[in-house]
Amino acid sequence: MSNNEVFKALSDPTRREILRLLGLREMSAGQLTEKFDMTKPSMSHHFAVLKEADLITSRREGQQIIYSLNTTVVQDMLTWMLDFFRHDSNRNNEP
Amino acid sequence: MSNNEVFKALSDPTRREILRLLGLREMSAGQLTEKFDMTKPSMSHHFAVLKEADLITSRREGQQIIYSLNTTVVQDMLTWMLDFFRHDSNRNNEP
DNA sequence: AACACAATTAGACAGTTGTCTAACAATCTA
DNA sequence: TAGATTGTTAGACAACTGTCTAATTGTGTT
Repeated sequence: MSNNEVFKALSDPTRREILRLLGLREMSAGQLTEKFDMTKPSMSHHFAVLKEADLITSRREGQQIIYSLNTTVVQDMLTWMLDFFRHDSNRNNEP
Repeated sequence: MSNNEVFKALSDPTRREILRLLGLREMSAGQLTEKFDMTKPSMSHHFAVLKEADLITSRREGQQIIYSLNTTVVQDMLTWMLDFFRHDSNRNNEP
């Protein structure tokens, strides 16, 4: 996972909504697609970007592909972000 | 500030580095530009995107424009993100 | 006023992105 | 095996993005 890929993945509203939904529960490609006004190939593209960034994982279950949030990477990213902006809260009393 | 503008702004590595530098101390456009292998107009464009997203503020001091991190908005964004991914840590024992 | 300095704006251009339709692949069931 | 279901891959295309050079704006200095 590269940081840049993660940020690129997060830069699209559709993909952020996919992540939000997967934060609630894992879902099949079809279930996710139902929630958006978009064709299946377009959604499939977004899944691929999120997978490339390692933000989600997938497994096949019969005819369906089940997507899940990659908890570890999401946590890592949040930690990284907090560290990145750590200086906000105290940049006046630290060297 | 729209969430989308913030994420778009964060999707570029140069802009993230600008934010990181401004997290350390406020700097003039020229000082920031020195840190990158890029022309002034290109940097100016990045400043504009960051300002549009309300992630930085600027003030004129003589001939120079001084840029600073917008602490409030950065904090808000981090809070929003943490809330967004809140379900990560406990999505197996919550409804 | 004339010039230098710091920075932005305007406009062009190649590369990337998000979306679509059409075609293909994998799995299940009759 | 044929057909239905679920999903991805291929390819096209308009819109957006990041970069550059050239021109412009605003400020200070002589």
